[in-house]
Amino acid sequence: MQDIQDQGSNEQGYQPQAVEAAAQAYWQAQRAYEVNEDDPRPTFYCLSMLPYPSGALHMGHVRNYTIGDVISRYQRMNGKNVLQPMGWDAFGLPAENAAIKNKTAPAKWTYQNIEHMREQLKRMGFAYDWTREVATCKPDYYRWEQLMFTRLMNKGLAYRKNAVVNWDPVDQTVLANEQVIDGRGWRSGAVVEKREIPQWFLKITDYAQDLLDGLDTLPGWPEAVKTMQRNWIGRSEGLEIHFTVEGQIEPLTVFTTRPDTLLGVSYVAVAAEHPLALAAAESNVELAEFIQSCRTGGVSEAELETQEKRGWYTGIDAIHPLTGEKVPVWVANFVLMGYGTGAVMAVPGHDQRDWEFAKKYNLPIKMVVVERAVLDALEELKREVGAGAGGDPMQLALGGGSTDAYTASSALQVVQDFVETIQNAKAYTEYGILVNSGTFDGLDFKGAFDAIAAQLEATERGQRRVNWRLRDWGVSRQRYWGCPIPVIYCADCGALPVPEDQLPVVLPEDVEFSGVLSPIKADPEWRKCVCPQCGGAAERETDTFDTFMESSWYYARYTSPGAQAQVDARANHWLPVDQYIGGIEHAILHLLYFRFYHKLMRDEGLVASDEPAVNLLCQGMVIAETFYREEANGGKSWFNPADVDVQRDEKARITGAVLKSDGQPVVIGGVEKMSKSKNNGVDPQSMVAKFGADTVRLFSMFAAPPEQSLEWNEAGVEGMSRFLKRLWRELGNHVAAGAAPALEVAALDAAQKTLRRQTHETIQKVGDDIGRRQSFNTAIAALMELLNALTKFDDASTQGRAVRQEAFEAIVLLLNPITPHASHALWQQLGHAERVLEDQPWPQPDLAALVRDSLTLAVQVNGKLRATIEVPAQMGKEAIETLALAQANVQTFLDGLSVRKVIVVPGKIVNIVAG
RNA sequence: GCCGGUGUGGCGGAAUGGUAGACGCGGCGGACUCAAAAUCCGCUGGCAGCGAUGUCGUGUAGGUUCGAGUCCUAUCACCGGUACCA
Repeated sequence: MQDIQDQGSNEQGYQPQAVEAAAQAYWQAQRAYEVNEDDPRPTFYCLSMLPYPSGALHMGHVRNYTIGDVISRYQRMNGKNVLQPMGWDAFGLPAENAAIKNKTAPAKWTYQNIEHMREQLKRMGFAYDWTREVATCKPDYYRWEQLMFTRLMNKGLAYRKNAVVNWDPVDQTVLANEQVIDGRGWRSGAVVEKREIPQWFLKITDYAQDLLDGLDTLPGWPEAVKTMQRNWIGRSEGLEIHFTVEGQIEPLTVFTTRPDTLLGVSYVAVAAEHPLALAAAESNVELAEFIQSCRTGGVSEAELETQEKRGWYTGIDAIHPLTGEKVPVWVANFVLMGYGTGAVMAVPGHDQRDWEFAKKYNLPIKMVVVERAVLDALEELKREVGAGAGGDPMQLALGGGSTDAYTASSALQVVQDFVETIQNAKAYTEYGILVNSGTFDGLDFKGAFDAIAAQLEATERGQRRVNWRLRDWGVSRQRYWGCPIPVIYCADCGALPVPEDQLPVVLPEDVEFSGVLSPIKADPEWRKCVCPQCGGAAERETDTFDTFMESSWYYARYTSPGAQAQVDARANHWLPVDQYIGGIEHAILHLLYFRFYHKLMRDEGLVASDEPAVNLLCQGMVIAETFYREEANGGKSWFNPADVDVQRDEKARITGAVLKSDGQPVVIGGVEKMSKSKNNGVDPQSMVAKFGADTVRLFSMFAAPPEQSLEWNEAGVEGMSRFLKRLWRELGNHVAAGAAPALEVAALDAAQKTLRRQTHETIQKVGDDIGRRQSFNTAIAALMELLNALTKFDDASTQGRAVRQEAFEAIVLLLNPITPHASHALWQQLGHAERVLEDQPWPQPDLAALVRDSLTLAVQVNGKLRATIEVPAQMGKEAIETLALAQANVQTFLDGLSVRKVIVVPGKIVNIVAG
């Protein structure tokens, strides 16, 4: 490492290691980024999603936290009291996997990772207030989440019910969806089964409307995220309809959003676990076998929805609530017990899935909704023959009856085509007009909905209901490395919350872990306790919480370090979060639980706001090229991009790649998300050691817009390093010429005015790009352009040096959020005292310097560019038109045509429309 | 399957309905050097042309508009999520 004493001088060129060490030492000595609630400035809470301590920082972290740091430093330069905290999402499955592999306790592994990653974050120079750090696996964190859970139990918002999980019959353990590969357990290879076990749930469905409405109050969230959340919550208005079942007292209840198609029902389908199916299976061996076959495979939605649709007739019939006709009840593997009522009515004519099922099992397809044109055609046919005479056209529509009586061939064709489509091609799923529905014929969707609802409600065979796609949040995990669920089971008193004075229920950290059974489940002593109600012997819950529980409220804990409650009054000083930043992969689950938990805390009186975060930025992934060789056994071995040389042809197209170590070719596998499995991860630490943190920060902000994926490219990083070196050198040359004189705006010549205009245009653009558009890559490009202009600006006069000083000061301040260490050093070189640069005001453009004398306009003929003209800025429309028409090339293209219209867009374009 | 997103030179990307390719990388040519590295200067979408310039060009096929990478319809490919990875 360079001598830190040298960092202030320019003679040795840019020495990032020394510059960064010196800046970080200064910030630490100044406690520059610790914040408090007494500060009079308006608050700005900038939050990045906390990392899982997986072992080492990866480029996704670097990108996420650089974006957050840029926004934080920018806001502070704009006069805000900026809170930017950091912590660790420390519970989770990977610690258990590492424990099995390395034979270390999950706690020890996790704490070591945190120590290492904290140092890596510090080396990046992020402006965190480390005094507020949290690790979610610490009892002083999770005790408050346990307390909240016991209060939710008392409120009835936490409850216990059976739910289906992936069961590995060999390892005798529950598997995460991620651990099910092609329907088999990842370790045992056994075919996975569905199994129902009792689990704890939070009633997020009670907050469904609140969560849906809240989205409309968040203009600062990406539309894509709000749309995905709306669809996920999935509010639908429909009817609950009761079908009576022969020989049963309890009716079979279904929910439908299409009651208008009720007369088209040709069967009812129930889940394999439905009580009706299980009862029928007792006396039906084949049905029992079918139900058993539905138990294989995992429980993930993607797997369930893409598997082959299969069914079996139960032998039971239900009674149609309007017609009284018998409707067969089928068991179908695509109906899920956990969703809605576990039963659906099937209308093959008007639902595509039902249609395919009906085709497969030869069930009738009835047509009860038609489009307007078909209805018109039917009426035309009816008029032609007179009602009742020559056959009913509706019979025709249903596929029966004779066509002999009709001569209106076009109308006949329309009806027959429609019928043919529904019977043999696909379901008609649009809203339309009812036919073949008795007294409801002729009604549209809304009319039919209301009329059928009214009739069913009057006869108590159904009622209107709002249904949600959203399901209650299952928070139980059968794992060790998580927050213990604070529940006590007493044989006499049932499930009881652990009393507040007995919290926290502490997870033992010093354990042996084999991977199959959780240590707290294996330990017969840990679970023993006393019933808080009757004082008798009782047992603790040994399941732990879903780790989304911890990450749902950490942002609130940062506001209240040390509080002897989940949060204290400081929470409302900072909340809601002004800017939240994290990966798009969290668009639904984390961000929905995060919003839900905030509302739970609001209703406990802990926070005053309705939503946890005002603005959200979802960053894209970090990706890199992959390289591999086929192994003899058919597998692939992957090589890190750092160990591969890429070969190009004379046009710079990639032609191949070889391994550096042996010079032999490797296969180029395409650009993919950085991952361990593809060995295409680039280690941030080695990049920082090679180029410095500022260069890594600069590249990660420059290479792509924040919300898009970012391809790592070391040549691109070198380009960023070149830019900083060039800035360092050019600024050094400027400073070496002596202190800059005062700027006299009135005394500037044309070239000086132009450079000054470019400086202020850059100030305006960078401020807009960082502050409003969050378009960091274009902000950096603008700064590069200004440095390019500055390099070409060859003027040693007094005012030339003054204009140059102004430009360098602007670059250094505008760059400060992105490359704070370099800016820290360069600011001093420009003749200023050392200080925390975020306390220097953000540059503002001098509007007078932005005024141009002349403008360049594009001239088009019929939308195609034919000339450009240079015009005085104040030139009128007519004069511009005349000048544009006078251009030689414009005249060439107008030859033989007459001008019809001339469109002049001031400052931009002239389009001559001719024909 | 369903929901959301993306698609522009050799590559990353820019263009907020108004000159497509800013900025960077890579490449080519030159300067400096004994030489190389570093650095600096110039050129760099395809095709035709000495050039001026013309012409084609933003996944594909249509459409709206004086004008479309941008808006609309359809379609293809890829990426993210899909409730127990975080």
